[in-house]
Amino acid sequence: MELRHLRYFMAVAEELSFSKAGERLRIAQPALSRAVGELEADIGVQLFDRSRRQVRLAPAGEALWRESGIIFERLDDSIRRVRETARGEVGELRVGYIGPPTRGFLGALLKEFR
Amino acid sequence: MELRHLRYFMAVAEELSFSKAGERLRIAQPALSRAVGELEADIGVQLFDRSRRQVRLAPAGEALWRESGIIFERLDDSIRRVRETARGEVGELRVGYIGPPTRGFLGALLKEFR
DNA sequence: TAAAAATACTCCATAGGTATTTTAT
DNA sequence: ATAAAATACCTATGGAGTATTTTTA
Repeated sequence: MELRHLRYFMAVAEELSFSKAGERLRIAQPALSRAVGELEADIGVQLFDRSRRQVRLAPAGEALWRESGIIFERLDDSIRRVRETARGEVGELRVGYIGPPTRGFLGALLKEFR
Repeated sequence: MELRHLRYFMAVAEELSFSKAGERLRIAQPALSRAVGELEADIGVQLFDRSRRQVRLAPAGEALWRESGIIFERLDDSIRRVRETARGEVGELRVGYIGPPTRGFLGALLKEFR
């Protein structure tokens, strides 16, 4: 499974139409049908109910839609954190000191980081 | 970005070696170098410190390793939930009733689900 | 009958492999 | 001098497009 599959699935779940979702994603409808089919095969679950003419979410599909939303949110958050870490906005600061004479200096320094 | 990138990155982060990670993943070392490079370009961050001979995690790399672990755990969990939903172990049960005569029956039925 | 999804096939982008070069100890 | 990563180049898998068929309202 790849994020591609989840992104495509979410678009179809939201549009409730493979064609509409295809337009939104700027890819052709058959590519979507296949990607969603792969996802269903991979998880081993039916995500959509195609018995009727209109596309409807199967219970497992509703569940995956909720879960996917959470996963992508979490992913965005993670990337944000990683970028902040790279910029040095988040990270670890290790401070050592070598006895009483430096305590005054450390105290002053730590106040700067309040 | 695809899950592939995160899976590959995690292997390198854990082995601290592109060659070793390649063996573990059963793919050649250059493919890994490229995949990790793509990931770094995509996020716009340096994940490894290659200035020394040994491969070391950059601060952003450590952060991504933690985050990726959480994401994959969450993903496993999600798939589990989706499968359970498909099996009907989790889901929604809607019950309607048509007046006083059925109340005794519903009461008995609901007790079954305690 | 008309719309939308599924299927069949074709093509091409890119993931991955092999060979080689670069780098740091 | 050597071991490991980066780079260059090539191959082939599979992702995506077009054409067509199937389905159901």
